[in-house]
Amino acid sequence: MDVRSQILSSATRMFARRGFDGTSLQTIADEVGIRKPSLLYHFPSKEALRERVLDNLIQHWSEVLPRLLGEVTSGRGQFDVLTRELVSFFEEDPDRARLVLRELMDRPEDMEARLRNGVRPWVALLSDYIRRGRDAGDLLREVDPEAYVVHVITLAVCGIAARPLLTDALLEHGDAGDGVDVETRHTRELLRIARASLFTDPLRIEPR
Amino acid sequence: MDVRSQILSSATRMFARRGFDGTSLQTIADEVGIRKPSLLYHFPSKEALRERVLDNLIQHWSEVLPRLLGEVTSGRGQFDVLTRELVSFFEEDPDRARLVLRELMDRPEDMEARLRNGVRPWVALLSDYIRRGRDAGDLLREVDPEAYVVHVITLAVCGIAARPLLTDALLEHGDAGDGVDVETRHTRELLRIARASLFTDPLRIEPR
DNA sequence: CCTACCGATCGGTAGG
DNA sequence: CCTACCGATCGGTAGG
Repeated sequence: MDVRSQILSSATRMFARRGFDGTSLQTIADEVGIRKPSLLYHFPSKEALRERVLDNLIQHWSEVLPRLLGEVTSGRGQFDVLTRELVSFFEEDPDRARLVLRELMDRPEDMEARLRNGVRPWVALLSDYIRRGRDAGDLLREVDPEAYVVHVITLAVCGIAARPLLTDALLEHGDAGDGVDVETRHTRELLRIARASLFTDPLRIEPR
Repeated sequence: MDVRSQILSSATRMFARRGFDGTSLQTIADEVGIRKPSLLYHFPSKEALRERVLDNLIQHWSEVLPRLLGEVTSGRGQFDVLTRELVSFFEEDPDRARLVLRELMDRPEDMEARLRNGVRPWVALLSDYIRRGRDAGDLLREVDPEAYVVHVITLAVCGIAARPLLTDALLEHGDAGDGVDVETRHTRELLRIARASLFTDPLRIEPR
C-alpha cells in the first residue's frame, strides 16, 4: 500500500476513535512511519486531510447505494435487504459509523450540505416508496415515511458506533440460553424493530 | 448565579457542542468573564471540570428515573410515559444528549463504568418488566427485552443529539399538510416506532 | 521525503 | 480572583 493510502487509513481510524481535535498530525505520521512535514507534503493541511477522509467514506457508500436501491423494486423482503445492507456497511467497520457521528456533531453545517446532496435524494426515493406501500395497505398506516427512514438510519449509525460499549455495559452476557452472542442479539433486535414498526402483518415477519 | 455554576454551565454547553478536546479553558474563562488561572482555582484541572460536568448531568437523571420507574407499575400506557420522559429529558436541552454521546465515544472505558452502575440496574428492571408482559401476551413475543431497551435509549439520545441537522437536511419542511413541524413529526415517529415494535395490538395505539 | 524551525496556543503553576 | 510566566505541543513553512 502506498504512503498516501496509509495516511488516509490511519487518519480515518484515529479521527473516528479520538476525534479530529483529539488527533495530532504527529501521531498519524508516527503510525505511518514518516515525519510530520512529509505528511503535509501529501496533504496540504490537516483540514484537507479531513476532507479526503470524508470523501473516501461517502464515495464508498454512494457506490453501493444506487445498486441496492435498484434491487428494491417492490415487496416487503426488499426492505429487509436494504436495512441489512445499511447495518452490514457499518458493522463491517464500526469506525465508519463513528466518523459519521463525529462529523455530524463537530461540523453540522458541512455535514448538512453533504447529507442534502448525497443522502436526501435517496431518503426521498425510499420515502415515496414507503408512502405507496402504506397507502396500498401493505405497511402500517401510521408510518411517517421520511421520519421513519431517518430513525432507522440513526439507529444503525449510533447503535453500531457505540456498540461494544453499550452491549458490554448494558446487556447481560451469556444470559440467553440459545448461545447467541450479544452483538447478534443487538443486530437482530434492530432489524426486528425496523420491521415491526413498518409492516402491517407481524406474523409474516420471519426471523433472520 | 455564582461563578462556579457559571463555569459549569459554560463548560457543559461547550463540551457538548465542540467536544472536550475542541474546548480550551481560555474560551470558557472568557465566556464567564474571568481569567484562566481563576477558573483553575475553582476546578483544579480541565479533567476535574469534565468530571463535575458529567456528575451534574447524571445526578439530574438519577433523581428523576427512580420516581418514574415507580410510576411504571403495570399496563401499556405506562411505557409511553417512560419513553416520553426519556425523550423530554433530552429535548429539554439537546446538549445533554450531545454530551452523553461525546463521552460515549471519547471515554468508552469511563462511560462503561458509569452506565454499569447508574443505568444498567434500570435496564435490567425494565427488561424484566417487558419480559413478563411479553410472556403474558401483552407484548410482541419476538421482543428481546434488554436489546429493545438499549435501542430505544439509543434512538432517543442520538436522534435528539443530531436533530436540528437531521431534520433540516433530510426532512422536507412544510410538506405535511397538517401544519405539524418537523421536530414534532420526528418525535412522534420515534414514539410510534417504540410502541409499534413492542405492543401486540397496533390498533390500540393512540396518537399522541 | 527530510532537517530545522516558526508563532500560537495549550493546560497548568508561582506568588500574591 | 489577579499578573506573570512555564514547558510542551500544536499546525504549518523554508529549503533542500
